[in-house]
Amino acid sequence: MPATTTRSAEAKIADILRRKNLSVTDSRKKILSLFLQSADALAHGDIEKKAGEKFDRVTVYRTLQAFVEKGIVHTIPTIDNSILYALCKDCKEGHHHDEHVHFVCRNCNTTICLDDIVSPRIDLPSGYKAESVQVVIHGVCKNCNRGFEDRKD
Amino acid sequence: MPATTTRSAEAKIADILRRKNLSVTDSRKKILSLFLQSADALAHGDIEKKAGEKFDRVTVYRTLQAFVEKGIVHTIPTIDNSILYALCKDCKEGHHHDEHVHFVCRNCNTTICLDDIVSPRIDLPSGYKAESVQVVIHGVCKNCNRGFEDRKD
DNA sequence: GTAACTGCAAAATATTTGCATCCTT
DNA sequence: AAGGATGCAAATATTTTGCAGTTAC
Repeated sequence: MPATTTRSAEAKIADILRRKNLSVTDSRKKILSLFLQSADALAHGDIEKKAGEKFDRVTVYRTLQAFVEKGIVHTIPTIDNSILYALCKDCKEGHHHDEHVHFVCRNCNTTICLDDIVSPRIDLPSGYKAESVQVVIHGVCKNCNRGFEDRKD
Repeated sequence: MPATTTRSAEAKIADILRRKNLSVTDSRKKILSLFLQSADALAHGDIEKKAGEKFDRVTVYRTLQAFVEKGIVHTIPTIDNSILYALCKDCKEGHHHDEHVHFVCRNCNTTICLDDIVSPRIDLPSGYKAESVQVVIHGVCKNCNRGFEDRKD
């Protein structure tokens, strides 16, 4: 049992699931804990790997789908056509509010949510009505910017 | 010869291809003309359909790939994990500059490049270095807004 | 004529669906 | 006990690759 999953973390996870009307199952607990432990967004493949071959691929698909529908995670579109998933801060079922900026590091290739940087207002040509603004910034992240010395992981 | 492809359009198309060091073939001419005629971004599937079953699916993949590499079109990531392609305004080979805003209409479901609306500068937490900013705005477009005035979901 | 492009077939991936079984409530 | 979730198998869908024939230059 990993030290990173304490008793209270377990309780918190179950609580999140119950609040979203999802039954508390092994796969959901495990996958949700991966998100809670991860600083950056995860792809379907990351989750399969990190879950340690423990769950069927189909279960991962269905779990992620349920999480998105219930507003537990949101998706981030990427330039290479992979979908990334990250925890929502405060989304309701079927009603996402993820108007924050996403940052993709070209060095370590991680994507993170900058929850505190909200999307800017942008003036559009007359006639257009904006309802949500997604921003994805590519660059070099905080960690990688230190001296740019190779890797750390 | 379709009325929409005039002699000068043909010449323009061939010219674009030659300038990018691509040989001028039927599929490339056809697919490039679709982009030149289209106001909005196209998905792989749209291109297959609009090209009228004339080209092999594989050729469409390879043509789009060549266009992206040569800086003729750029990709737009979408929330549903489909890739859209749209003409570049001024990209060099291997060096895209598509710092403009993309607009997705939730009514007619088209995506367009707002070439004149450049991405805003966004203040990031210290340590982060931005190199490019992608903005995708969802809402209702100019055309669809006529007659949609009072709605708000 | 040569190099590059295309179409076909097939392989490799990715995603979805049906259903019997197992688990949560 | 009942309804939902899971795992397996299989059906679809998507993308890539190899190669022989064709076309652009």
